[in-house]
Amino acid sequence: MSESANNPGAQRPGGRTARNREAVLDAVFAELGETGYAGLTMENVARRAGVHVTTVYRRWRTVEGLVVDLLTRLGTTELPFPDAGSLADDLRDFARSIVTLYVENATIRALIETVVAAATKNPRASDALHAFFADRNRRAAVIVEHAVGRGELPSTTDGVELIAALAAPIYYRMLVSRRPIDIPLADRAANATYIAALSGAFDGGA
Amino acid sequence: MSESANNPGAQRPGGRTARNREAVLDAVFAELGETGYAGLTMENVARRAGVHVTTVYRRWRTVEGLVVDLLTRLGTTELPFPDAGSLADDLRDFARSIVTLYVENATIRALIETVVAAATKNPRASDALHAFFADRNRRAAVIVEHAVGRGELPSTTDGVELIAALAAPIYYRMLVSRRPIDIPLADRAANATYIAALSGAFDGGA
DNA sequence: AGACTAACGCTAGAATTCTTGCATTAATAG
DNA sequence: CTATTAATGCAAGAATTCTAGCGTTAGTCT
Repeated sequence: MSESANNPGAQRPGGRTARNREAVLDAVFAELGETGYAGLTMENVARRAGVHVTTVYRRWRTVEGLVVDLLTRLGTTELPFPDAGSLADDLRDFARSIVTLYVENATIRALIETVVAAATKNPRASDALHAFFADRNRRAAVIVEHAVGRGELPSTTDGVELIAALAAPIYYRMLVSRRPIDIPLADRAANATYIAALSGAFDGGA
Repeated sequence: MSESANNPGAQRPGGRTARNREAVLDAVFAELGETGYAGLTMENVARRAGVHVTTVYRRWRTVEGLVVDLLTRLGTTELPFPDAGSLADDLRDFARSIVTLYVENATIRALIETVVAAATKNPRASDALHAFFADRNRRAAVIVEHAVGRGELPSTTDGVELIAALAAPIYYRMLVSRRPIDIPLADRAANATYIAALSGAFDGGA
């Protein structure tokens, strides 16, 4: 008997399986863009993906499983961070880019909103969300590292917390206080974070 | 024929109707505390409230309708805001009180998380959430008004936006980046907001 | 007290969601 | 190329969720 035959956990990453996964996740993405979380049903996704419903149920179990997988796929994409040569400019540009992303890309916004909602009832969604933003903010902290390198900030500055403080008001308004997000909001968050950072408000100690 | 008999829209606020509403909302609250959003089903709520399922369906339609009504009831409760005589202290105390509330009261936390999740797929939940935090932050802005009165801040300071900036990092971590919230987070948010406010970062113009 | 009727309980069943078993297809190993 | 089997499609049905009809209960008005 062969090695792989003894291994029931061995999967089939190639061909049809991978193709179906892409088709299904693309369908989830499209559904989110058109109808949002409300219209995201196993049946709609399956039909749009040209795949049987049982396939979706077997591989992803729930709609939460679908959006978690989609977020994971999105997390692997690279994105550039501003590096204009001054912290104030970089923070403002970054905050604006977040607002612009969610204003112009309703699908991405729906995805984030959906995963945030799913995280309330599903630990896996919660973990995926955590991992996504931990990675994203860690990478965005390069903005802070550049500022530290230029001597604008103390080397003990906690970059991740600074980035979180920058982004927080945008997500707060988008998800909690539920008003439209706009550029003035981004600029205010950037300015406030910048001023606080200069005073050492994000010093991580040590 | 009587006046009320001609008016099919006339409701019956008293007696059984009001009693059942309280019983059902209490049941929603209890379910949220025990099992969170995941265990919040029409049937569980009805059984716990000692009411038939059809009654719950007829009056609230969905679980989102239930949590919206519960949030509305919660919104009417009064709560005190710190007034220690200095803006820095008041902001720190207020931020800490938010963290403490959600750490110690899992039920309230589950309610907020649930309504945030529901707002994604339900416009009425979105409106209710908006109204709740608009009112809450407007009332909390009394902290800023006191500081303005003492001459600590310019009179053009936007109190609601300042309060939002203070609370945002807490909600961001609780709902988006999904890490445990704690007192250091509250203190950092309060300190950063205080410093930024002194520099006029929340000046509303005019 | 008596008339009126909104709100409720109950039942049946419609609709939707999810699972299971089996035959078929297609990726992988030898 | 052939054997093996993971992954899929399909169909039947179990389970859950939601709705509708109807008699009963209990506020409300006179």
